[in-house]
Amino acid sequence: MYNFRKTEKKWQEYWEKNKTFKTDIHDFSKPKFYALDMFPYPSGVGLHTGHAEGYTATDIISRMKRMQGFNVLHPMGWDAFGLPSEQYAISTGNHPSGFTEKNIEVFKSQLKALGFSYDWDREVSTADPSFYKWTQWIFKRLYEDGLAKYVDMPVNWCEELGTVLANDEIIDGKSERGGYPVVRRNMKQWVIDIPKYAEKLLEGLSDIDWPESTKEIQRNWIGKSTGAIVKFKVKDTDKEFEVFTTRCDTLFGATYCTLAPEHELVDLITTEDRKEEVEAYKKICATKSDIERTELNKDKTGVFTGAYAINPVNNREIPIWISDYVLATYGTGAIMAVPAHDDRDFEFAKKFNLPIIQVLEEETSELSKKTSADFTKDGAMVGDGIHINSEFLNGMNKEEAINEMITFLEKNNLGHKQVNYRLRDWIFARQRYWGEPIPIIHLDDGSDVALDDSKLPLTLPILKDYSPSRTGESPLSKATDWVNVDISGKKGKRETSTMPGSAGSSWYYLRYIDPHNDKEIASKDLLKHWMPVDLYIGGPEHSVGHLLYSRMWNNYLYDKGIVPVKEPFKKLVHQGMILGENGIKMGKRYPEYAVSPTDIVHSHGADALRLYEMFMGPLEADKPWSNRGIDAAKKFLDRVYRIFEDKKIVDNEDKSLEKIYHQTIKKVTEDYESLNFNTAISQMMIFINAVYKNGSLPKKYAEGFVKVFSPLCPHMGEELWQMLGHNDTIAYEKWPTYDEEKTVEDTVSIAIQINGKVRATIEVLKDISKEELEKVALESEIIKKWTDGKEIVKIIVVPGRIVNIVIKN
RNA sequence: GCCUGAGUGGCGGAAUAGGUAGACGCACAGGACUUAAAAUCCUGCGAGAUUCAACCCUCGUGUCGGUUCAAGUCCGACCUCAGGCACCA
Repeated sequence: MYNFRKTEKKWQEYWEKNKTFKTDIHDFSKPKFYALDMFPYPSGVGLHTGHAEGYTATDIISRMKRMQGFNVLHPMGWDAFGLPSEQYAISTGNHPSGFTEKNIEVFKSQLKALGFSYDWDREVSTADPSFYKWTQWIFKRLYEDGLAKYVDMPVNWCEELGTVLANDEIIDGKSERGGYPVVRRNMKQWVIDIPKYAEKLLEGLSDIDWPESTKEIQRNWIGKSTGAIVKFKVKDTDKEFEVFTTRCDTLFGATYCTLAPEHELVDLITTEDRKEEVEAYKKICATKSDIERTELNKDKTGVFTGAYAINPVNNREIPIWISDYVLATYGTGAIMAVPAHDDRDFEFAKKFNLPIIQVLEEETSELSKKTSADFTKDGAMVGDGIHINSEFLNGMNKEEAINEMITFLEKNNLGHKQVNYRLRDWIFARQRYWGEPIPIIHLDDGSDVALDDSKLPLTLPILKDYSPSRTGESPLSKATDWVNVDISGKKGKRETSTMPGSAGSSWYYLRYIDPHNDKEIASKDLLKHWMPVDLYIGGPEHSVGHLLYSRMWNNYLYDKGIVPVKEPFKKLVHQGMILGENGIKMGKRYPEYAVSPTDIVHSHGADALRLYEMFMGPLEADKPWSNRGIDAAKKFLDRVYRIFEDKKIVDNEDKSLEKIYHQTIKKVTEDYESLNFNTAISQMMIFINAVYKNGSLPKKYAEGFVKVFSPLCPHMGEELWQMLGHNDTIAYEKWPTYDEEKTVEDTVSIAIQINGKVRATIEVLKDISKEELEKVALESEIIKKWTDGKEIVKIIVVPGRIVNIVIKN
């Protein structure tokens, strides 16, 4: 009987004592493989089944690669700073610092109990000063290069959390953490100019092996849009403003302009008689939360400023309105409105009775042509068509007209081609305690200065009261001794915001390569050898947060010559979510369906958990947990063990398992490589079933099987290896090879179809010729019954697969 | 509304350069062992019709149509679910 508790403990102690998985990072003689997991928040609730799933997958690959002769880097660490950690600390009444340390210990012991082959000597924590020294160092470079900026801007303010949030931390107008309301508010804020990297981030996506869906999400988030800037003069003033449009071809159809309520020109051009109404409207918009904005998006609102703009192509005077359907943060914060060919403009024009001028018509017969009157009934025509009412554009289609118009605008200095991105500045400060201090001092003379590199790390002061305020004041401002500084004779105050959680996680994968280096983020030689990460596995929830931010930092560090590759993660895979047995997400709502991996390790063992989670289905798919399933996994392990325990291993030349052995090694190797663990396991089950049928297992096949089995269930793998008479760990044994010749059967069964329906199967030699196969098929008794007296129209013969006889009835 | 991805037995899921649908596992049923049960080992298991039984037959991969000797796989339209974006001009 297999005693999993005893065996798992035994081998975990062995690995730890012998430092079995220590990576010799300077050994460049072997090919390298860097297998990375998304490091966890040490949250206090401990490891969940989703962690176990992703981490098992990288562990299997790491263990296989070691056996295949790779030098493997497989590290683990802690995403210890940031809102989640702080929230957990507060909700349990703990100080984040000690609490985080305690949680890390719990997580570490839980991970060790699952038998992951991490090199624990390379452990990093983002909250460790020796780590965040370098986070601050990178921030400083970004600051010096003008990519980290302190600017006054509208931000997402969450009063409940007492901090500003980045765009990806807001879901449906509420905070991702806690689901609290988020409002717009102007604040002086640290931002990273990620839009500067928009084009590089977009281009880089084509070079990496990532899920297509994730790349698409990033493309949409970056939101590249090619169009034109058009300049409009304000009538009877010296003022002008620019609009961004992707449809400059419709300029002749522009019947009004709309500015965002926050647009700087609004106060300057509003006429006296409209002032009161405009002010009132601006006020309403300013107090609207993001939620209210999206909820109200069905009904357009806006007011007329009293001013008119001059359409540059025909000098027509068109009214200037303001409306919050124009966003201050996109393009120029101003648009030209073409109600005939834009849904939103159409809706607005209808509501406020503004003129609609058609400038494209559908390319159809004379009879079905739409008249202007139809537009007021059917809505805007947004597609392609032939231009009308457009002077020099008449007769052109959309694409031709856009090009012609851009040429016209540029020639007359009325505008130019322009690319816009939806991607916004990355808001990089939180008015919270638990994060990396920003190494900047605001001098009393109004200037800002960065700390000298020699002063890094700037450590986080220990505060008794670290609770957030509702006013935007950061908890660190209470540490007056820390805040007030005298720097070469000048007085100033330290920045009291801290960095977001995504700061440390944007580069942690670099630090694993050289975690104790206090001269640089990591040695250049080592980075050159070990980057990029070969396989990165983690949940899909970081598609536009962490996975975009870390790409930006890496691209930046590449531009600085610090990192040797542009893209940090060569291959990315998302593990699916493990749902409760009821098929619904585990968690607060259905706590009775929540499964703790640690409980399963106690009841069924780590190997059983690893085996079960890999057997459930495709790695990327969401799949429901099954208590029967975990029982079955344990049963299979017992079944494997029994072969070895019952002395079924024989030292002879029995060839009866040869074919299935070679098939198994081939399939398992290929399936591991492509992360199809479920089918690899089913092949191992087929092999074990065959061993039972055979009654004995030749030793050389036993050894090969144990080797391919061991990455999946490493404890039992080691134990069986020892039972086979070996004293050393299996972790660096040579991966078994297979003989392609021996995987194929001598005979194959061929299906014979009549008119596409299988009517018989025949056993034939695998090398049988086409003619021979056809002959054998036609001679088959069953087939004769079908073809008797019928006319054979055609016979299709696919050697090794199928024969299809087409008959006429 | 737009963009991704996915729909296969009672259940988790196999199989896509088009070629025997349902591998492997669960559940279920039967058998062996046992005083008995558990555990273990063996066998069967998509639905339907027929038969003492076996063979055989019909239907079957979300729906409807198409291409093909042959469609879970390709094409067209649609339905459902999951994820992402959402007044981005």
